[in-house]
Amino acid sequence: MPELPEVETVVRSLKSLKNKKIVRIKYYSEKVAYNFQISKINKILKGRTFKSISRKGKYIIFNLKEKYLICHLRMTGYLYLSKTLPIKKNHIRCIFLLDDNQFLIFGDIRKFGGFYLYNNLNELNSKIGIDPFNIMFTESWLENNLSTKKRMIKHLLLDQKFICGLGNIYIDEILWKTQVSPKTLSHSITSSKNLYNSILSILNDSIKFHGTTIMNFKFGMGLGIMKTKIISKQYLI
DNA sequence: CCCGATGTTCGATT
DNA sequence: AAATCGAACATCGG
Repeated sequence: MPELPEVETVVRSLKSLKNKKIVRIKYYSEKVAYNFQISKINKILKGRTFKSISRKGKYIIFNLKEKYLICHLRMTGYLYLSKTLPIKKNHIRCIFLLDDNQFLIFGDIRKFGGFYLYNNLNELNSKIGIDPFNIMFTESWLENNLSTKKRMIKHLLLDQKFICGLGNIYIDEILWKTQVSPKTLSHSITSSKNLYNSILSILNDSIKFHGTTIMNFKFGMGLGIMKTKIISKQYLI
């Protein structure tokens, strides 16, 4: 479900985690840990304080002083803060108890989402490409990097190692707005300036609408604004 | 009831 | 280098 605007919305809704301390963590699924043993999570994270909450592409980054906890929502993951425990917990995968008695709750219907644990951001940074909101992402960056590749533009934009954060829905919107066919080969695109502007304007507009896509996207306790965007299905693959 | 599709990513294979 | 496929999993709709 979530692409960059949804993930950005989640990150903003979690900003109040800053300076909160982890009391303990309870997990309900072994699968929530991608690159470490979930049984060690308390030993590693208990007592740590959230220094900052940010994101790169679709990855949510919790800076926990010397440790980075990275969350990816994949298709159906969700993450929210709550003063109470969920009533139905069949999709709940992991709960963090915080020192202000709030809970950080991670749920995921399809169990694709989960957490990475790193000592620094080197691995994440080498795994994925530039974020569209990075200061280095410019018109000329895009023009140069399109010209050196010979791939269908939709597939290229889908590639997180190229630009991170874009997915099926927003790429469709972006290409429609630019009036570029998704099958256009990247090196033959003459309107890279327009494409660049479309990427940023679609993402910015979508973040303003709380990152709502085709489906109703919920955030917080599910009480968030839910709108349905009109999308250009012509380009969906 | 069964089959196919669903916003993501990864790895193997051509 | 680029494209294709299948897998991870659960749910929903035709």
